[in-house]
Amino acid sequence: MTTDSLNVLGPMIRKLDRLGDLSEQDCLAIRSLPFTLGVFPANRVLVREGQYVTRCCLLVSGYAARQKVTKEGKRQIVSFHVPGDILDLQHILLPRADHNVETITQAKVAWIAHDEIRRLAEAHPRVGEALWRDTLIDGAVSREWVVSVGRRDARARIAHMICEFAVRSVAAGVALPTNFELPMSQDQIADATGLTSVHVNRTLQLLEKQGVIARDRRSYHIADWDRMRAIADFEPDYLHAAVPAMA
Amino acid sequence: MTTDSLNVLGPMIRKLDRLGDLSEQDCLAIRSLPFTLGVFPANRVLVREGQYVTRCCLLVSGYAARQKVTKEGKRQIVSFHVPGDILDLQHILLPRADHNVETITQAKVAWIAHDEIRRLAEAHPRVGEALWRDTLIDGAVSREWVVSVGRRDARARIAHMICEFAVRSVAAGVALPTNFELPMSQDQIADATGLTSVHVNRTLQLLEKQGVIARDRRSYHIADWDRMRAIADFEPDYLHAAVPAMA
DNA sequence: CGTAGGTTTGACTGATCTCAAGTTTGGTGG
DNA sequence: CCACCAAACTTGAGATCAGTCAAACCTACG
Repeated sequence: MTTDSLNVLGPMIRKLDRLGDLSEQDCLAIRSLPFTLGVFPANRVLVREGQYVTRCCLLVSGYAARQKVTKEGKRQIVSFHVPGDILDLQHILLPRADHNVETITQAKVAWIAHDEIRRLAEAHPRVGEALWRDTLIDGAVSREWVVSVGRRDARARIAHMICEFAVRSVAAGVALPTNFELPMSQDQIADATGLTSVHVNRTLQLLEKQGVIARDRRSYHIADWDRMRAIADFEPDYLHAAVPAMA
Repeated sequence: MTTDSLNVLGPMIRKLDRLGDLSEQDCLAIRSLPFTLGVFPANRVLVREGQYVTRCCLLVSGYAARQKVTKEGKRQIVSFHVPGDILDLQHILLPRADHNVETITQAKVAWIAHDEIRRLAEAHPRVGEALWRDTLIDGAVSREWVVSVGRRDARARIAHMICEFAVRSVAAGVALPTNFELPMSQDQIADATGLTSVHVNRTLQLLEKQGVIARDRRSYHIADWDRMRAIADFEPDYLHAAVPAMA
């Protein structure tokens, strides 16, 4: 028995099982992965751009984001993450980090050596397939972000980001379909959507005034999911999240 | 001997060898892949969003792009492709297309069944690894596009797109570092960068007036690569293209 | 209760868009 | 070889969405 007593790897197993329909043996194999646990405060860099990494970073609890910074010092967040996400699976084959990985809230993180994951993937092909599928979905999410930032106006962009985060939070088992935390600051929403925090603030107020969302601090309630989806031009298929209530 | 007499798979082998350092056997195995050849005119849809596909689409010659269309009918190009690129490797594990694949110019395409590629990857792990690495680079490119569209101004965005396309063209062996074709229309550049074609036109003229590029129709010459890179905030590492002259 | 980070508001600016009219280019048929 | 046409490119003028700057207001936390 490893330190898995607190079910550290549970969120990842839940996710991979959804992506790959794993066997009992597959799940046991995952559960016996060796890892190192860490707890980090909010806004802590876990992996820095340029670093050569030899282990993956599994988000056990809390929230995280990946981001790049332009030469002019502008920040762009390229993805948000919920518990169960492996934050940098791509580093197994591309070991030089091309972006930063940072916590958004306090977060519990399990470090897993690349070699261990490779071994697991070879011994358990369905797990390997689920892991690869996960990286491909990551790519699909990036493409959808390109579309949002490139061709949607501020209201649709922010609505889309909220819809995506809501579905992923529900899939990860940390939220209900209409009630969830958006753990990031408005500054971070701005950096994810390519806007300024001032405009994010005004647009969130607009969505509120139009009656599609309600907020209290960083707790969000979606008052009208169908209208929200229409505003966001949100089609959740690309997430492969299996949340029928939100499809 | 297959119909490979015209060396149809050559561009892909060149690319995978660069990504995976393949053995003689690996290359031979790729070369014996069965495929179906097709030639398509410019602006032809090869794969349509929503389709369930069972084969991959290898670009042998010519240029292609992948794109999504918003509910409001706005188009966003999410990637451009050069000879040797497999246009939809992700469909092996996510068989429902979440975007369109279209030709930009007349293009020669080899269709390869997913099952054949799976078999190849299992029998030749280094080939499999190179293929996966390719999908991960595709993800890295998407992230870089998010940064461009989200946080760079029109001039940097267009310059970045040109730099990326130049490096990839050189790596594919269809261009020299400072002289290459940009086969897409200004409309398509606009749809890739999240701008309008009017603004793309003005910005290309600006880059010309500033002496960093020269154009004749769709032939481009980069007059000052260092300045171009600086304007674009372009760091080619993420492409893993191994073009030292442009690094 | 003081402080820092986050949120909200107001007034003004500006990069990019929109619309609309030319101009050039490349292909096609007579 | 030329006339014609459609698509692509270019230019101009005015409109707008989102940005900038700056101040005020919360609110969590020490």
